[in-house]
Amino acid sequence: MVQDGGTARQNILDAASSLFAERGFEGARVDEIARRAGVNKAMLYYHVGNKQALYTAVLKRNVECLEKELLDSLGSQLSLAERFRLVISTIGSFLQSFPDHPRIMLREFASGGDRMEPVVIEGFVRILAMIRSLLEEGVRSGEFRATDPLMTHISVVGASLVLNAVQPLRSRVVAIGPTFEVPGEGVDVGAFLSDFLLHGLSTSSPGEKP
Amino acid sequence: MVQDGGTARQNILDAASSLFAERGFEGARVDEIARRAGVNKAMLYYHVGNKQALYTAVLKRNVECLEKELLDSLGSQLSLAERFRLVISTIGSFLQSFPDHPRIMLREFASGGDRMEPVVIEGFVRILAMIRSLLEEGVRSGEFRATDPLMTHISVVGASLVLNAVQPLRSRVVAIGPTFEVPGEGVDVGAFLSDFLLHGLSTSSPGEKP
DNA sequence: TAGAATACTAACCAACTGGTTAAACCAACC
DNA sequence: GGTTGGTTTAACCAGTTGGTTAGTATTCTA
Repeated sequence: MVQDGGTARQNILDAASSLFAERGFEGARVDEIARRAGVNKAMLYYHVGNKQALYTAVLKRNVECLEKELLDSLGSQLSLAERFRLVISTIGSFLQSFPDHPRIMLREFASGGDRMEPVVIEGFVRILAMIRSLLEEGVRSGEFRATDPLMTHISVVGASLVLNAVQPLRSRVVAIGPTFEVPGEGVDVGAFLSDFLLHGLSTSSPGEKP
Repeated sequence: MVQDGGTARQNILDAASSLFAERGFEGARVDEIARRAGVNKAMLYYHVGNKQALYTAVLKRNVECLEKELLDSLGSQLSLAERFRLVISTIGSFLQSFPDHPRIMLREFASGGDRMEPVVIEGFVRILAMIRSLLEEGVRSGEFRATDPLMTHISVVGASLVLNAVQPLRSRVVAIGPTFEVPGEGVDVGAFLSDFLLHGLSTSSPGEKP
């Protein structure tokens, strides 16, 4: 029997996604994924396959979604800086609608991409290439400093992922050491980050906020 | 019988650290930690305690070490920018001598700090406070833009952690999509990052490399 | 050197894990 | 009404896991 809100397969992927984010690949229990999806465990193996296939399916879905949204953003006829902001905010809103994704990716980075199958890596490589060409365009036009594009990209991704993933940890930090006030719940990570990065990349005089 | 290179406890912590980094808390098997430490499993429980205590011990050791090194760096009588660079490079060299640490921390961020006990969090809060006061000093003196200190800190940490942790993944990415050449093995992450960040923070005209 | 404290080991265990299976359900089509 | 094909289930299984135990060796100390 198909559960509320989608096909059995979708429910399974949703449940798997949140559990992989919470506990990691090893920590997530197949039984619990099935239970949370409102599905018998055997159904899960019937519809998706084993644990690894489940993991790959979750990642593939996320990457394909991000890629689609980025292609839209990059197709626009805007100035470089505007497109850059748009890309950052696209990534930002993606990470907010897929809050499991940054957490899964952080773990993946930590383990050296052990569990990432080629299908998934290929998707990431395409996304990487998009942003790389954006950075290179900026360097050619003289708007951006000539930084190592891969390092820059990784920095941006790292900052985004951690900024997004770290949200739940903040309250615990604040609880222990009230050295830091909590910024308002709805802190605009994207706006912060694109300001932060543009100031870091720009060769034009800072001080003015574009 | 104490193993080569240190006390049994140290060997156990070393083995645990590398396995927690490789596989995460759930993925790391106590038997393998013991085997890699050259120690009987019961010895591990005798010397350190259960798996959670082992994990806490590893993190505590790392944090205490970083804190000590940062205190040295911040005690120096240098200009703000120089101290900032020194702090970044201190963190950089710490992350290189404790390559397990960024990987463990990324997982910890991903899981919302589930496994981090107060002793450990307190250490991080102290470190956070140090760097926060450095940023605030910069804002007061007019050298740094007034950014949200916690967000800035998290960005810096995120970028550092991911830059360091992602090293092994790079080769796989390059193998699949040769869009990116591998930067020379010994890329100076610290130098890259402090340039990147100072340009992002500075209100003085960029272009000149301080 | 007696004996107490510490350091160490092999073997064991109950609980759990990913994965399978054989049988049942159920709509649609003949 | 029967049968076919996709879907669903409870029960099961072999291998693994964190943790323990009962007993042995080594070192310290009085």
